[in-house]
Amino acid sequence: MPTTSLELTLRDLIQKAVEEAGFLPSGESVLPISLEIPRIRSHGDMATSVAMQLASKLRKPPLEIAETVSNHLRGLLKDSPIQESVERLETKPPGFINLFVSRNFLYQVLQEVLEQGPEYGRSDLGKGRKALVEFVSANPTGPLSVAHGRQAAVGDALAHILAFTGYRAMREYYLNDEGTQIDLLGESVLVRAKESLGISAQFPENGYKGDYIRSMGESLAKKFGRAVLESGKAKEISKKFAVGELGRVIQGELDRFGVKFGPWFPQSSLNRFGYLTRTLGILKRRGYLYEQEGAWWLKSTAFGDDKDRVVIRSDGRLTYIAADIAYHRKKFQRGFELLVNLWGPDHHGYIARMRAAIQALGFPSEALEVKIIQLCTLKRGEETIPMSTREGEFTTLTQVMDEVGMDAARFFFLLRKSDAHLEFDLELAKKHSLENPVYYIQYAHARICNILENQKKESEISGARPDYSKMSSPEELALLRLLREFSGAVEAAARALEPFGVISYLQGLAEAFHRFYDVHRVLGQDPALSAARLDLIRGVRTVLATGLRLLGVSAPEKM
RNA sequence: GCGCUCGUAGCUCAGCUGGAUAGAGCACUAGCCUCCGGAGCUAGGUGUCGCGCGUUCAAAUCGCGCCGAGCGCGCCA
Repeated sequence: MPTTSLELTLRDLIQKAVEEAGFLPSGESVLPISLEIPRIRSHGDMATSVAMQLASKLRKPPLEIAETVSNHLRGLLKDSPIQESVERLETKPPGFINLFVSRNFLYQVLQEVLEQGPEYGRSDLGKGRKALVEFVSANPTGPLSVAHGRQAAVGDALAHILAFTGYRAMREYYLNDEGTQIDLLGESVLVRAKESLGISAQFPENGYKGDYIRSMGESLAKKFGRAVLESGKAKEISKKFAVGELGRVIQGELDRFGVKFGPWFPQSSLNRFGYLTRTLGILKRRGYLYEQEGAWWLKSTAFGDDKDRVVIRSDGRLTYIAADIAYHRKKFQRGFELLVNLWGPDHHGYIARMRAAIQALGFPSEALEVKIIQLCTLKRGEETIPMSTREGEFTTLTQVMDEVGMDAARFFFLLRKSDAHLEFDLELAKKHSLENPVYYIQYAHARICNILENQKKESEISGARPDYSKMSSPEELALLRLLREFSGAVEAAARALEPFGVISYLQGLAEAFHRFYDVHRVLGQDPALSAARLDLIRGVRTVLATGLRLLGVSAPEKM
């Protein structure tokens, strides 16, 4: 039987044991059974605290309850399909029941890893629901910054993780190709173009500076020439040109970073066929849009927002949120049941109104999960690199990638929970040494590949039948246990929408491997044992590779 | 003023939906290659978990208040 169902069956049996003992509180038919992996190994592979939860209701000492429940559980286990998997139970004060899995069970886990290969660890958490991860979505007004880099790393990893846990996950980039900022961009480029032709022009206030604007202006001038740029269509042309150019630049940067979006979703497309207008019409009909002081407001306070929000300005122009509301309606209509949005910290005030808008449209707002991706500070050793988005002096994602490489860049962006500030040390990321966590994990993978390479020369071992029962050292069992926990770790990451969990799992697995490697020789005197250990490290390699794949980091065979 | 996030070892951070003795890495010290890659391993010790009150059999974890840090609060996006 598949090892993944062990927990389910156990929960079931514990519930039955409680019933048999007559401990089920009256009026309750189902008890939430806690079943966790204890922090301390000597407390077993799994533990439940039901006895303590029942203690106060039953007015009995928890340890006594634990004894009785575990006696019943022992009996139930004897006739169950998992009797081979659970080796023993123990009760410990203040009232825990600890379960120890058998070695045979762990060997079975290894078998599964080898059989399923890259598919091992996949789960059905999402039950095939469609999930959309929308991230980066940077205004096309310049190259991607380091902050976007972090969003890209997190978003891409999340999409991988969701896909691996049973969601049909898609990545989407919402292209903000109209609105005030884009007008400003167009004007800025146009002025630079004119300047390059010797036409004097007033640079807009708060316009976009930076060398890339100037060089875009020059190519705009070359492409269209004086006559066009002095015509009435100039602004529109310049805007289109700039958005197109910068869109390509951003796309190129994301490609280099290994992030593959589906087709981008341009904001401008929402205006076609009156979709946006219809969406506002729906809000109006449902009574969540009202007119005041010449503007139209979304009654977002009806759903917990601080204040109502303007959707149509008094001059008739739409605000940004109008388009965004329509965009999110579109997401639902496209069949997505989980909407994950990755936003910068400056957007968190925006969450409440988006949620409100979704509810106002009649969609379930729980479907929306907004992750705020905190900014990061770039450091070079002790020195902090100042970042100003003004003056085009900021460090770009491309610069970081050029300096530390893609693997290190992606890994470091994921190294902290995404809602916490991140210190990105360029020096450390470049180091090919023990302090660098990327190499620690990749090195484990490369080491295994190396052993497997060497093994080919030893025909005696290649032909041997593996005898798993010879693997009984703490180091070997630790690795097997970790292999078992992989799926749970990925599921937890999916639930929390937090790739960080996968990283810490991989660090643990790599550490356990290095430790094992140091104590035991894989290619040794005993062919049956060597063959078993080869299987073990193959399993470890598989899981390391899968985990790294989920993070978008490569698993090199040689370093 | 209101809202969000955060406060854990000297530093950077883990600690899953409350659980049993609060953990890693860095830094510091001392060791480990006749042997599959030493980019590795082992051993050393530190904590008012910001403060207080509450909920609970059990609180770093949940609730409230306070202190401190960061960010947001436009008919900008």
